[in-house]
Amino acid sequence: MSTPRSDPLALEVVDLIGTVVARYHEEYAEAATRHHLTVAQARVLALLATEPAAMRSIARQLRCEPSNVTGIIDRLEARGLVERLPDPVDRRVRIAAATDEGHRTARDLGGAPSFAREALAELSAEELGTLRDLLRRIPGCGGTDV
Amino acid sequence: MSTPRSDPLALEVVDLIGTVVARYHEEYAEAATRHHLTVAQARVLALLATEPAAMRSIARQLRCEPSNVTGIIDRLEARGLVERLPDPVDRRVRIAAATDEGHRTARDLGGAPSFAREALAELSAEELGTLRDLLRRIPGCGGTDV
DNA sequence: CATGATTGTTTCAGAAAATCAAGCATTTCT
DNA sequence: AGAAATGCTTGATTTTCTGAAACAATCATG
Repeated sequence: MSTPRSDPLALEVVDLIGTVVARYHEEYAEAATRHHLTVAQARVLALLATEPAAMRSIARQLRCEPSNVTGIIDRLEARGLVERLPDPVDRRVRIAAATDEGHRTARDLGGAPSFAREALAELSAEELGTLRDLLRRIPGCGGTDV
Repeated sequence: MSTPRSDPLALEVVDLIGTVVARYHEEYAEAATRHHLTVAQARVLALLATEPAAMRSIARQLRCEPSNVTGIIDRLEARGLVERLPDPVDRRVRIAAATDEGHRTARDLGGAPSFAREALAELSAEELGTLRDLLRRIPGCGGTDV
């Protein structure tokens, strides 16, 4: 069951989540700056390092307009971190993929693994398991994509 | 004690945190847009609704250049949501404070309370307590300010 | 199969956000 | 009092972002 959550405890938890969010972002921004990338560029590069994606798909994942993605990819491409490839199936589509150097940079950026190492260092495996189970119960966090 | 955290479990937790971060941001952006505010403006307004702050202090909390804050406050001021007040102690300092309408807008924005209501609805009070305790153990999340 | 609608990307114009360097006023230090 | 430091703003520039319009390619349908 669940009661309407406006009690102090829920607010404190939200506040803590807010702090984690802030820290997450801060480290991300720092790592990006270290590599002379903006946050938006680093985000897209990390995304493409996982797997190549069509422009439209990137826009959907970033929840922004496709025309915005064009510019970001332009700049990443100009630096040799990303390249545009044709889609063999649909000739309208252009697939952005990380180059070798892009993959190297993405790896250097750290991202999730480094956050895992630094932020969760204090928690035991059992506590991590509990944390995972609780986070999974937050709606919209079960599936990979909406 | 703590082991180096690069194991799959830690990575999954970071991934979940990432999802929560994304959701947090998404709702923030949505609420801001609803009020014809940008995310940056909404963030500053929420900050000032809690308590007035000098420009420099805002910049520190946003981790950006003071000159950036000038512009954001300019636009909020132009819309009557914020006003600049002199600091009675130091005549260099300008204190930004939310106006009555600014406070109203900030309240309408929802922010933490609405996230608490929607995202944490499924968790019981006991589970929330556990979650709080675990989040508190993430370094840099204990104190209010760095 | 031809035509019309839809889709995927880009271009353009424009606002906002962000950085950096410089400038100005005020405060603090010596 | 004079020099250094502090707080904010301005101006120039880049990046992010949106929305409208253009264009090519695909799809749907009669």
